[in-house]
Amino acid sequence: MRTVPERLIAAATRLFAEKGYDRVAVQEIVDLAGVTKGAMYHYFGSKDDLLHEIYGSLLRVQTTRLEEIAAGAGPIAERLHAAAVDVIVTSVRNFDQAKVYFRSADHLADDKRAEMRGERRRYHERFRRLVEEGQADGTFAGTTPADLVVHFFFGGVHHLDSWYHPDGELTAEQVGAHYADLLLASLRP
Amino acid sequence: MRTVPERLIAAATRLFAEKGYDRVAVQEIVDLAGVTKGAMYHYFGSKDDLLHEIYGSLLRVQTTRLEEIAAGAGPIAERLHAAAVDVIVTSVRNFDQAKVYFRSADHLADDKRAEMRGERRRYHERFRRLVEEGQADGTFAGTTPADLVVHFFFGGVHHLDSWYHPDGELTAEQVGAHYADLLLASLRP
Amino acid sequence: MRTVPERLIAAATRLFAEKGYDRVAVQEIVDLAGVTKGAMYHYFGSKDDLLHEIYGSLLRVQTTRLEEIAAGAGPIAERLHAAAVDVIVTSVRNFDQAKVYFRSADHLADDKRAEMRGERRRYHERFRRLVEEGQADGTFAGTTPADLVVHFFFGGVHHLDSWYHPDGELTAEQVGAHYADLLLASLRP
Amino acid sequence: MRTVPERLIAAATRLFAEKGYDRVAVQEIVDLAGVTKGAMYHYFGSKDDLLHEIYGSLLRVQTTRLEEIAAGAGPIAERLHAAAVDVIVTSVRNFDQAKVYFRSADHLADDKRAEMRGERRRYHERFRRLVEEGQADGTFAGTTPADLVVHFFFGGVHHLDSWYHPDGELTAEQVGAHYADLLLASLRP
DNA sequence: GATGAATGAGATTTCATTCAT
DNA sequence: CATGAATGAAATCTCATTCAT
Repeated sequence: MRTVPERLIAAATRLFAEKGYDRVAVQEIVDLAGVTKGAMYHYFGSKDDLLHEIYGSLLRVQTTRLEEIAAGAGPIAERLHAAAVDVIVTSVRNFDQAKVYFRSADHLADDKRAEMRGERRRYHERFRRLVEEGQADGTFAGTTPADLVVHFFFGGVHHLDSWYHPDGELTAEQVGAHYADLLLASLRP
Repeated sequence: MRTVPERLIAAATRLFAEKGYDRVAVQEIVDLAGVTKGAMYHYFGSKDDLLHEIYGSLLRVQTTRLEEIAAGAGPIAERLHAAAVDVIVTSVRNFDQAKVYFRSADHLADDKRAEMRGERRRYHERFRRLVEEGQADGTFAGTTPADLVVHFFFGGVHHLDSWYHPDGELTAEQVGAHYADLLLASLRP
Repeated sequence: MRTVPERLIAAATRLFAEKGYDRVAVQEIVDLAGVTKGAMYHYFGSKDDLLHEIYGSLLRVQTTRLEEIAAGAGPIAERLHAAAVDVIVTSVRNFDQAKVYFRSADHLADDKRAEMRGERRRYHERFRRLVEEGQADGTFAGTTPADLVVHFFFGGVHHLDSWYHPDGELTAEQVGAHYADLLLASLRP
Repeated sequence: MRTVPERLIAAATRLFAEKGYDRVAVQEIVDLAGVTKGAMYHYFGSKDDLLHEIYGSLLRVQTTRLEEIAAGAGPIAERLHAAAVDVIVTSVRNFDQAKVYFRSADHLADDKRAEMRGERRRYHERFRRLVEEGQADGTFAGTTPADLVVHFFFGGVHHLDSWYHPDGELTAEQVGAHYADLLLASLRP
C-alpha cells in the first residue's frame, strides 16, 4: 500500500474529478484515503494545497513532453500533430487529473493561482510558437492569429471532460488523431 | 427599476459568472439585488432554481436561432458558418449567462440536470446534422465523425470563458468569424 | 361550499390532527382551504387562534353532554357508564378534532392556555363528582381517590389517538362500551 | 463532569420533556450542555438522532424489566400487578425521558420510527400476553379483549405526563399501586 | 507522526406575520 | 373582503481548520 500522502492525493484526485473541488469535503477525502483529518493536515497545509498538488503535476508532465516534441527534428506539421495527439492522450490517460485541471483552475487561492497561470501560459506559448513557426514558413495558413488557433484547439481538449468516456468506443489515440487532424486541416493554406 | 425576480436573476447571473455557483452565497445575491432572502424564496424555490433559470434561457435563445439558421436557404457551408458565428456572438453578447452555462452544468440537482441535458443534446444534434449534411453531399470531408467535429468546435466555444474579454481587442464578431473559419477550414475535403 | 372561515377550520383540523400543530405551515392550511394567507389573517388573528378555535369546540360539546348525562335521573352507575361511553363516542366521531385536543394542549400561547385549562378542569371535576357520588353511597369502591380514577380513565381516552382507527374493526360504540365496562368494573366494591 | 455526549443527551432530555421536540432549538440544547453546535453534530447526526437515543433508552430498560417480571414464578395476578407498578415507577423515576417517550413518538424520521414502533409493539404484546394468560385460566374476566385492556391501561400511564408532578403529594409507588389496583380490579371475573 | 474532539463561522431554507393595494 | 409580495428572525446543518494528547 502506498504512503499516506500518496493515498491522500489519489483520493482527492478521484473526488475532485467526480464532484468538483467545492463539493468535496475534507472528511470524504480522508475517509477514502483511509486516514484521519489530523494526518491530512500533517502532510498538507490545507485543502487548497491538495488541489495545487494535483493541478500542477499533469501540467508539468505535459510541459516536459511538449518541449521534447517541439524541439524534435521533423517538419513542423508533424511536430504540431504529435504535440496535439500527445496532449490528448496524456489527458485521457490521466483523466481524473485532467478533469481537475480543466475545471478547478480558479478554485486555487490567489498566490497559487498566479503561479499556475504562469505555468499554463508558458505551455500555451510554447504551443503557439509551433503554430507560428508553420505560419511563418508557409506550411500553415496565417489567416487566423496563432493565439486564437491555440485557444480554439485547447477548448476542444478541455471539453473532452464533458463527453469523453475512457471506456467508451474511442481510444485516446483515436480521439487524439482526429483532433490533431482537424487542427492541421484547419491550418492548411 | 426592474421587478424583483428580474433583479434577482441579474444579480445571480453576475455572481455565478464571476465566482462560480458554489462560491456564491444566497446572501450575496439578495444583497446585490437589494432584497431580502425571504423575497428570493418567494419567487424561487431554491438557489438551484435560480441557476436553472439562467442556465436555460441562453440555451433556449440559441436553440431557436440555430433552428432558424439551419433551416435557411443557402448552401450548407454558409449555413454552418453562420450557425458557428451566431453561437459565439450570442455567447459573448450574454457573456455572464454564457459563463454560467459553460461552467455550472453539473451543479444542477438531478431532475433539472436531466432536463437540461436533453435540451443540450438536442442542440448538439441539430448542429451535428448540419455537419452531416455537408459530409453527405461532399461539401465537407467525411474523415472525422460529425459528432467529434461538433464536440471539438463547442470545446472552442466553451473555452472562450477562460481567455476572452468582451472589452478586449477582438469583437465578438471577429472571434466568431475566426472560429467559424477554422471550423469550415478543418472540414474542407 | 362552506364559508371561508369554516373551510379554514376544517383544513387546519385535518392537518393538525395528521401532523401536529408545529409541523403544519400556515401555507399548507390555506392551500388546503383554497384561500390565501391574507384571507386567513383576515378572519383569524394568528395560527394559534385557529388551534384555539378547534381546541375549544369539541370540549364545549362534550361538557354540555356530560352535564346533561350527569344531571340525569338514573342510578349513578348508569350515569357514569353513559358518560364514559359518550366521551369516547363523541371523540371518535370527531376524531380529528379529538386528536388535536389530545395532543396540542400546550401549544397554545399563554393566555389561551389558561382559559383552556380552566375549561378542562371543570370537565374533569364534573366527571370526578360522578365517581365521588358513587363512592359516597357505596356503589363504587372508595379505595382509589376519585381524582386518580378520572385521570386513569381519561388516559385511556386520550390514548385512543395512538391506536384506534375509525374504519377498523371496532366501532366507536364498542370501544366506548368496553372502556366504560372496564371503568365500572374497576370501581366495583 | 460527564462526557460531552452525555451532557448533550441530558440537556436534550430536559428540554424535549419541557417544551416538546419541535419547540426546542439545537442552539438551546448545546447552550444548556455547554458546548457548541459543531460538537453536537460531531456526536449525533441530527437533532432527530438525539430524540432517537432518548426515546429508545427508557423503552429498553422497561422491556428488560417487564420480561423479568413476566417470567417470574408467582401467580399471574401478582405478576401483572408487579408489571403494572413497575412501568409506572420507572416512568416516574425517569420522568423527563418518559415525557419525551410519551409525546414525541411521531417526530422521529421515518426509518427510526419504524424501528421504534417495532420495539413498542413487542413491549405491548408481552404485556398483553400476561392479561391473556390470566383470562385463559379464569383468573381474569375475559369480557374485554386483552388488547383493549392493555391500550386502556397504557393510556393511563402515558397520561401521567399531563397531571402528575414527581414532587407532589403522591409517590411513584403510590400511583403505581393505585393504577395497578384499578387494572386488577377491572379484570376481576 | 497521527488522532479525533471541538470550534465557530457561515450555509441554505422555512415560516408566521404584515401591509400596500 | 381579499391578495400576494416581502420581511426578518430563526431553524438545522456543514465544514475547514486547530490543538491537546
